[in-house]
Amino acid sequence: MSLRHAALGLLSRAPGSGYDLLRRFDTTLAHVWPATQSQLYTELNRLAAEGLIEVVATGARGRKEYAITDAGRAELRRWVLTPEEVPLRDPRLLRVFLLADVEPERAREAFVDRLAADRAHLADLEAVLAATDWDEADPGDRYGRIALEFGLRFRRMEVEWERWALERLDEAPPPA
Amino acid sequence: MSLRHAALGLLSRAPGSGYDLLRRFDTTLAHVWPATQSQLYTELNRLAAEGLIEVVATGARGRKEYAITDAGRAELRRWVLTPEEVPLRDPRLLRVFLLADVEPERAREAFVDRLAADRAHLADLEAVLAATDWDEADPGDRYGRIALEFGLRFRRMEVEWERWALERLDEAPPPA
DNA sequence: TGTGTCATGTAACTGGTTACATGATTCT
DNA sequence: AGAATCATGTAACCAGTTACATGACACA
Repeated sequence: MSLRHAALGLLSRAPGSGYDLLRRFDTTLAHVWPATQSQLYTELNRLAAEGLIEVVATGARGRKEYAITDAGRAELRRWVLTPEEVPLRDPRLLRVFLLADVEPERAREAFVDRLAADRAHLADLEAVLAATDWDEADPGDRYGRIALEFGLRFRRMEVEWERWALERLDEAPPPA
Repeated sequence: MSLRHAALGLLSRAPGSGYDLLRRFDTTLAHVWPATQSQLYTELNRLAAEGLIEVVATGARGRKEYAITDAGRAELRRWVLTPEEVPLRDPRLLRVFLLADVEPERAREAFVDRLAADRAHLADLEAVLAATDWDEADPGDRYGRIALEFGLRFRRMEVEWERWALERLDEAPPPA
């Protein structure tokens, strides 16, 4: 149940319709918590039913503008401050584990491919970093920058790890 | 659909019953791809229905021993070598993003707590590294070691990142 | 007039979790 | 006899995805 808190978070900065929020998801939260249209609309209705948000205005084409309520703010705060154990379940890591089942050369190629893909991801994030005008006084930017740093370090770590793995595979080839 | 491939992977090393596999999941794949009992049994039946595995023996208490088939091996191979884009969706990262909604002191505390938790995770993995007797000649160990290295580097990266974030939060406190 | 964008919703499906349920065998 | 373990399954639920469906409004 994270989408609901992402939505609450966006609404805590400014009210908006489902449609607005979708675009905000795409711009600000795209790399952190992507949302689908269908899921967002259902969740907004649920949140409204539970009183965590409310319709503050209606406009053309059935537009409903939502705002966060006090109950919503309390729930957001509660969730943000509640630590959570996350099992770190990455299908790509499972793939590595199962590389034992293919020929060493193919396994090596798999790492080479991943390395290229992750370098591209890293470049994307670096572009985001460079393109954004960070305002330290704005808490949104402040923590956004920290979240981005996580992404940057994660991708760098991946790239380094893949290089390490390739070296390891090369220097001690498995017995033929 | 990763559990199915994890199961295929385990069966490709040795045949076994659902019950056997469950224990193998807990020991070898616990940190990579945890499985629940209920899911595994349903998946084994599905895999058998599709001919990717087959019952090779039945024993006491309704025990069914499965083995991977050629079709199963082909499917495993296909999946392992198919690269996949993974959106890296971590609820903890979303939490960071939403820290903008709580007081700076509380946000700082959240990082301190995470730092402690991640240091503990790192210690766990280091214990696994030390406790295992790695046999480079065994492909399972070979790639298992590489997967573990990912976990180690990931946790180290997290710890470093949290220290970086704390410094950043301290050196440039937000305007009161 | 017709295309693009604004705007909301529902249905079917997938992968996963929790809880419930049953019973055979082994060991003390 | 009773507890622990072996062994399998089902049902209800949750979060998320893809696809389908509808219609109002704005602008060229």
